[in-house]
Amino acid sequence: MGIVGDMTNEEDASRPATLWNDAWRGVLFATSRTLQVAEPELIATAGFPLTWLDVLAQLYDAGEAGLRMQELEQRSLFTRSGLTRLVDRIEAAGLVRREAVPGDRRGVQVVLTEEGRRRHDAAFVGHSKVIERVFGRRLTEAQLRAVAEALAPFWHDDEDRAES
Amino acid sequence: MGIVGDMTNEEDASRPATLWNDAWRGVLFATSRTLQVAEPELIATAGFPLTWLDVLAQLYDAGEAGLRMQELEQRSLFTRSGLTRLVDRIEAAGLVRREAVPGDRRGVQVVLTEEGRRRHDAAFVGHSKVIERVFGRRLTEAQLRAVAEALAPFWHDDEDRAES
DNA sequence: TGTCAACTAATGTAATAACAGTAGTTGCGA
DNA sequence: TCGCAACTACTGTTATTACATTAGTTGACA
Repeated sequence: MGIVGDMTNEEDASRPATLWNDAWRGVLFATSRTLQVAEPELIATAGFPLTWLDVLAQLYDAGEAGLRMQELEQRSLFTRSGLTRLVDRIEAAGLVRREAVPGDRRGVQVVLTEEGRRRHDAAFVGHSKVIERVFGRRLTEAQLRAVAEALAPFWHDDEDRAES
Repeated sequence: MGIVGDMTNEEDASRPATLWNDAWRGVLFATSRTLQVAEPELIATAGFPLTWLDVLAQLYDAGEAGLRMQELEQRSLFTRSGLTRLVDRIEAAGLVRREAVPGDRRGVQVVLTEEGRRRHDAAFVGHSKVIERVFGRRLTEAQLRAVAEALAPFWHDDEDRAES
């Protein structure tokens, strides 16, 4: 039942094992495997999926004023489209509220409700523990530091879409 | 005003900036940002999405015999459900073939067709270049090595669901 | 002002994913 | 061999996502 069972030691011509390939594979697997455990647990304990926590967390970080739909869309990690209806659902659950934007009648400001803040806090704490257990504890402190440092650039890019 | 307002301006009480948190955040962002670029490019050049490449790659690695549906489901990174119909679509496109399993009439063996292998190879090469450009080149060699080494455990686990 | 392109969010529709339930098969033990 | 639980994949249905289009708003400029 080997997993990668037949790990042929010969190099596959069409699959060069480059350094960046191994790194990417690691990142991808780490994300996938971790979320496979974390998402069901989030749903079980918080009652909503990661897409909701993503939105709630962005709004939490944004503070009082909340965010415009487009800002929310740009910042969110899990939702690339269908934000309107996602916010619809979260709003229907009472965790979020749409408010008019004073100077611009096109826009909407999405804001956390009190209930939303409470549910966010609880969910965030629980989710963090799961992440720590499933992801954090599998790495040494030095490894965590190295990964955090190496991948930091990816969450500082909001404007650089220019890659070669 | 709230919470953020009258808190210490540095550390947010409900968001401790732990080491593993930063590492996880990096991994998550790296995956998200990279795929946001890579998936549309894959569709544009190969004509199919990442879920297809995921399946094709697993079958490629599996070799001649192909894989049972369940093996495929366990190994795939992007598909957690709906594999039956995903394979339906890929099969309808002629990239994959379902074969009977000799000893077990319940099972199905999914195998790459010749066309499937060609399309896989082309897609894989193109996709790799994108990954290199968007992900690989943003890290130094030492960083790539550190990330690859630290996260390697995640793609060696198929049986350890036992986390604490 | 009047016109128009850009902007902002929502809507209609089709594709896909998630979840529960089903049909047929297998292997074990009475 | 019969009954039954486990197994394997599929189907029915609902929820969600993706993609294209639409409605209304804004700002610039003739």
